[in-house]
Amino acid sequence: MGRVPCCDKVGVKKGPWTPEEDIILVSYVQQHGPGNWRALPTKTGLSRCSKSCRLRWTNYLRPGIKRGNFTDQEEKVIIQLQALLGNKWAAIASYLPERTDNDIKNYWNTHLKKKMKKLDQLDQCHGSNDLFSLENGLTHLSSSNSSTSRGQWERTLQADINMAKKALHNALSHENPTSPHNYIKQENPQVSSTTTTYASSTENIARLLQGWMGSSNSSTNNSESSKTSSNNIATTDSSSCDGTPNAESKGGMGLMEAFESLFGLESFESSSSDELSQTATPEAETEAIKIEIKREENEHDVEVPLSVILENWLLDENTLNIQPKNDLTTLISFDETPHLF
DNA sequence: AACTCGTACAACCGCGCACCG
DNA sequence: ACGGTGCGCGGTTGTACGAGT
Repeated sequence: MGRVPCCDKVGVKKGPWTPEEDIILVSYVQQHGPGNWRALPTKTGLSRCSKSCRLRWTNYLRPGIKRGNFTDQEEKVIIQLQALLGNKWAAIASYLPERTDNDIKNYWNTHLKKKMKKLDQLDQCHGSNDLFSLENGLTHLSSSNSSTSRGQWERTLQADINMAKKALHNALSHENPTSPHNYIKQENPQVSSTTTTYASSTENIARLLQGWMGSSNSSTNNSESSKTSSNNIATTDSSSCDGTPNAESKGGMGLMEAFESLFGLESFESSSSDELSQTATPEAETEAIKIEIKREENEHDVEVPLSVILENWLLDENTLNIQPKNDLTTLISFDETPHLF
């Protein structure tokens, strides 16, 4: 039973968008609003897949999109959220409303992944530091005794999360002279030339959009700096202490994987109470967890949105105090996409 | 100048989910 | 309950560009 293709493969144009196509797309959205992408190609005569149109709009033409270099703050938020949520780019993007999930994903894959790798190497080289203590906390967290009661387990988990948060906070602290992140901070800006490809320059469309955006103050001068400086990456000698390039493979579970596995649902399932692990399939377990979470929320009649927790955590670096129990249950329910702004 | 290689990023693809009739 | 449709998401690919040789 094959899936129906979103559009006819025959006659559908692929590749970079032209200014003309962008104008057509923008004027259509201007008239009809975003949505009904299926009908867009036929109504506008664009030889593009509806999906492609939606992607083009959401990632590049939509008003309020910020292009160009990621700030330190943005970078930090991405790192923290990635550690917490994993590759949930859409969820991460909801905390950076001016950035698209695609943008963040690309930035992670091309810049931050390498940085984290380097940090791992540095960690291997220099031994104990904040990252080490973080991983210690995570190890502790992951080895939570499955036989403990749910309440005990949650308290332990909450304490572990706070410990991990604290360690992560220290690890990411710019003030900390021993933090490997100081290597990241050593910026070596090198303005590369503006790309000549149309697709990477939003200036044309920004100009186009200005006519109808009205209040939008999206950056229209970003095309000058739209090429992110690849030299944001640490310029320190990347060779590992023992000469082997791949320290990550030696170090066992990486920091990110550790976080992912610990905060992801799978690990929640594996270390959750007996009551929860009685269900047969992983899907059923996940469902059971969700039901359990919902039940607890109803019991307490207090719903603390994930967005609030993360907002507090991310934006107020000094808050490392213990969160209410409900935070934990909400934290695990990733289904809820936060919208802060 | 020509070629190779690495990087950055735009775009595509396949899957899953929600909604609706 | 079920199938069709539309949309969103995450992973992957394609390609332009700059640096190095």
